[in-house]
Amino acid sequence: MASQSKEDYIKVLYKLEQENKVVSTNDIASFLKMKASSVSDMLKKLAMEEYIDYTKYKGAKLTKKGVSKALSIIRKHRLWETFLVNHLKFKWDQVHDIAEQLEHIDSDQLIDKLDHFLNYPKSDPHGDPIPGKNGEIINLGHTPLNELNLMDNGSIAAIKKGTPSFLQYMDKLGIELGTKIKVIDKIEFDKSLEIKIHNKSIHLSQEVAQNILIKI
Amino acid sequence: MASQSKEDYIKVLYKLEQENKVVSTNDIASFLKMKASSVSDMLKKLAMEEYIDYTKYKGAKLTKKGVSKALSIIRKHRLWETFLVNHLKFKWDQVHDIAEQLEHIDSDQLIDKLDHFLNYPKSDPHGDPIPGKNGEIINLGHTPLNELNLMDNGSIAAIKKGTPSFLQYMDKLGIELGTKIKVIDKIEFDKSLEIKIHNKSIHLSQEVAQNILIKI
DNA sequence: TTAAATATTTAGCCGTGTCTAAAAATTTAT
DNA sequence: ATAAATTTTTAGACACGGCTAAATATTTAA
Ligand SMILES: [Mn+2]
Ligand SMILES: [Mn+2]
Ligand SMILES: [Mn+2]
Ligand SMILES: [Mn+2]
Repeated sequence: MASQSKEDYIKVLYKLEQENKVVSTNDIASFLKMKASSVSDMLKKLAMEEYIDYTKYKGAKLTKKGVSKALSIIRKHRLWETFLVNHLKFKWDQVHDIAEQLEHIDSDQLIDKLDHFLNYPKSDPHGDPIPGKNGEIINLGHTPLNELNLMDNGSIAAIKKGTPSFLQYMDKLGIELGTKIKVIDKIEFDKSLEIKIHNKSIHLSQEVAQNILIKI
Repeated sequence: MASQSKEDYIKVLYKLEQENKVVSTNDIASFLKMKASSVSDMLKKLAMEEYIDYTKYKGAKLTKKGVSKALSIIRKHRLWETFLVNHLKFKWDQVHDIAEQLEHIDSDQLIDKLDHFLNYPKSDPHGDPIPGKNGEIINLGHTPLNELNLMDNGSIAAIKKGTPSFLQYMDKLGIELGTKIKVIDKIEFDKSLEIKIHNKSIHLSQEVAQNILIKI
């Protein structure tokens, strides 16, 4: 199997590909807090093992094999997060680092049984979809809160930015998955907005609103 | 924290110390299937980090710090095994290798919560005691089956040798934790014995009987 | 008590995954 | 179209945790 380190690279490649088409050495380096030279070395190895297509100076892109590897790691990560929150009673802001370790445990049978134990969850505690055993991933068609129109209604479907501090801010605002919201004002000036939630009105910066995904 | 590799050495040191007083390089090497030279290198490092007392050519012995580290790894290993069997429905012969990986996950909070979730089990699926949070380990005072006297009664308390093939043999014999047994014959010649179990009489070699621990 | 056998350590090598510094390629600005 | 800035790769180093072969210490047997 791919080493823990390689698995982390593959996961980052996948994440960054969602945003761009092709991923640059520097992007990976800054995401992983490593030096570009280290990334460059590793890209060569990943290309050799056919996890990525890579042309020097031109960036990298996951192959079929790479995507499928990425999805299997993400699947494991999100299933473990679900276990940690639903059964061990962790808070949603506490599970990421632990799942970051657990995702590397190598046993298909373990994941099958964990999935069964959890009752085949479709999404994790942050609302992110859990890829299926064969890499099927459901696009849940959510909309970033800042893209809603005035007076639109919806419910919180997922939190995009999963850092502890962002999640803790969500807690403070009373935002959790399923919470109903309504857009009651959009401030043109700074793209911030006012929403009604739990019958109270709160103000959110664009930065924050972008990271809250809504089911309309 | 100590690397995965170092943790495995420490665990082996602990295990081998149960049998001998001081542990030799070769013992560790053959247990870990590594070369003595590699072990020799590692012992130097473990001594440097004060996990062991080590005098060249004289063997190694865990320090207080080393024992406490060993117990914490064993605690994790056995709690995870308990989870795998009791909740994920693994068989007792399937969990060792997975726990071998899980035992290295680094999070005190995780283990506390797992322990709570499992309802503070005292022993694992093989009957081995689970060390407490502070390293307390209960000696359950079990007797190897081969040391029982003729006509002694008892129940299966633990299986010492946890290899899949040995455990599968136990399954075939109908031996599980709690099963009642009675010694109905002891063969002087080869130290084998005949026991009554589930109302049937079966014959066990000394080698096998040694690895079955009994609560009288 | 010496010699042979065995156990252990040392020396030197290798793959992995990181780093720094320097070179080279690409992109951006003039 | 150059030159400057930026990005990326290469070169060379290092720590880790393995290995083989050779040296050395210890134990066992003559
Ligand atoms: Mn990870
Ligand atoms: Mn998540
Ligand atoms: Mn292990
Ligand atoms: Mn066990």
